[in-house]
Amino acid sequence: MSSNGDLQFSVLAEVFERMEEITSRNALTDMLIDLFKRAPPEILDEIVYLMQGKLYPDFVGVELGVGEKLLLRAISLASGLSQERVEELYRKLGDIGRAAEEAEKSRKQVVLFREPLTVHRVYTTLERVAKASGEGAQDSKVKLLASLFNDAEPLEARYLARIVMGRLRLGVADYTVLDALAVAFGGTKEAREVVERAYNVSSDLGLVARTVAAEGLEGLKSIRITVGRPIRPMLAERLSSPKEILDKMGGKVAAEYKFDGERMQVHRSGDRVMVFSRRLENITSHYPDVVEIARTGLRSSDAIVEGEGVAFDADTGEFLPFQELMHRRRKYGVEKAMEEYPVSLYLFDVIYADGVDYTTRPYMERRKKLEEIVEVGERMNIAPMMMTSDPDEMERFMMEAIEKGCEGLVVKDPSSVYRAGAREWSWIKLKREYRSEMTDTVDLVIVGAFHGRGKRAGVYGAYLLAAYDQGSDTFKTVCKVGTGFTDEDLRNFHDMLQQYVIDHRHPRVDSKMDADVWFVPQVVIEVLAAEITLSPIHTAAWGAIRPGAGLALRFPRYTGKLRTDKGPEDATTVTELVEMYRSQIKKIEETPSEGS
DNA sequence: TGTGGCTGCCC
DNA sequence: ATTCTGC
DNA sequence: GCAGAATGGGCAGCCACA
Repeated sequence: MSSNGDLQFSVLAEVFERMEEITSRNALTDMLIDLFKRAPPEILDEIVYLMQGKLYPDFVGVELGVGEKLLLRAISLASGLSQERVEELYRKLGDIGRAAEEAEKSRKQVVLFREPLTVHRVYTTLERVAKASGEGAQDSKVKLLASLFNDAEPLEARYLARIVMGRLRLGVADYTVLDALAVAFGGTKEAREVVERAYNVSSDLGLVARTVAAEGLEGLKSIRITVGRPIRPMLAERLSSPKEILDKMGGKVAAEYKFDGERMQVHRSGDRVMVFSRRLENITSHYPDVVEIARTGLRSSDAIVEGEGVAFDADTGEFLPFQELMHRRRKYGVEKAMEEYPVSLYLFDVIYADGVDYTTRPYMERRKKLEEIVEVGERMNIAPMMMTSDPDEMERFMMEAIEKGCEGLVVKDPSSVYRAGAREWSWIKLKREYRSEMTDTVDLVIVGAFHGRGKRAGVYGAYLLAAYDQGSDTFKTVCKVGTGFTDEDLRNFHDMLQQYVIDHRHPRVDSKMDADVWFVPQVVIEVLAAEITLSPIHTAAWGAIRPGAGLALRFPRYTGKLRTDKGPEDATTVTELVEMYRSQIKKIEETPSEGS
């Protein structure tokens, strides 16, 4: 069955296959344009959602609930290959789509009545997968997925699996889809801007596709900011010094404290308040206190404002670490968590207020409006800001922010409009850790590795790292690291480490984590991190700070320095990590308490 | 009823 | 979150 | 410089299973 308002899934798979050969974004866009024009408009939104690895926009809150493991089970069930065999294929190929494809090819018995897959069938079946819950849900999900693989040709299986994982890996994502939609259905030069605007405001790529295909640009223009519907957030670039930032922006800039909490987009319409996360999930039910703060602390009864929610200690007023705030992301026991980890709000922007769309207004005007509509109170605040054109002044302001428990600064171009994405360097993050002379690096021993996926197929994608414990003369894990390596590093490390590969975890390595490959502890590398956190899984300094917890690194990355000069026993020690952990705590404790 | 694996989403 | 890479 | 694709720690919720 085909045609009416549907598309053979094989057509999609063939387009994807051709796209996979290509790296030029222009060429990829052209192919997408062609696909969008050929596709029946009724399912254009489904194609777009599937390409994003979704069924609905994020704020709908419906998830597939299928990851790597369940998908492997489904591939195994459909192909008749054992779970182990499928996992082996995956390990070898580094791509679950290719594993599904090979599994499909190797299938012994030919399916007699194969019902060709269509896009709509894939979409609706995945909807059923998402809906399955309760007892037996995993089996149901696996069976539904297997029903698709059963009817899939090998090439279709490749992309089906990748869609389910949300990793199409074609070098095409939201912005390329927007480009293609603009050309396919907009035609004019202003089209791209209108299409992007509609996306930023609606946060729904499927809606944009559906609308532009059916009603053209005029249709898109009717998509406006609506209280209760999340806006795609503006993002920031990073630089490592005030001078670089000032060079980039020129003139006076606005520097704001950057809090270490959860970004919150707060929508208020009368008594009704909704809170959205950075990824536009509806998190209103997690934060009844924030709802109340917004209801009473905003002078505008019809507004969208944005800020950071930060947990604080009710007794001392000190900020709590991000880790503690995470206890608030819960469905049950919200009331108790609210008492234990109260949140205060530090607003930094206004997107909409009293019928006016502020996204097109310059930063300074938005800031002024924000100050007008916010009634600063015990738990309702505006992020501290200063205007400066002096790097030293900015530096002092950053140190002040850090002493108060913030991560650093976000520096903003005073004339810039609110635009989603990290565009045109109008917001720039400045964190202490970006400056090597301000942050300690650590030297850690490579004790294990994990097979790389996708473009890292064939080399290790990440390494398991450990610190040296003098007391027991063993190596205790602290983190994995998978970023900071150039492609060349990855190849070199992979080859160089072969001589140290062993069958099992080395007896001198203490790890709760199971690596794909274990090594004799020998190679030491330099790693940079934002801070040291308590860890339920890493074994370094286990129990030293808190029973049942070790220490781990937050945001670890390889600095590019291979410490050939160091033997494994010369690596950073567990004792040193404990000292580093304590000194960062001390820094927070020295902070004068929050000026209520 | 408790535990552990998996998943999704914060950073 | 951070980082690297092709265009 | 943009857009995309690799990769991190760790939390709660859900489901399977002992």
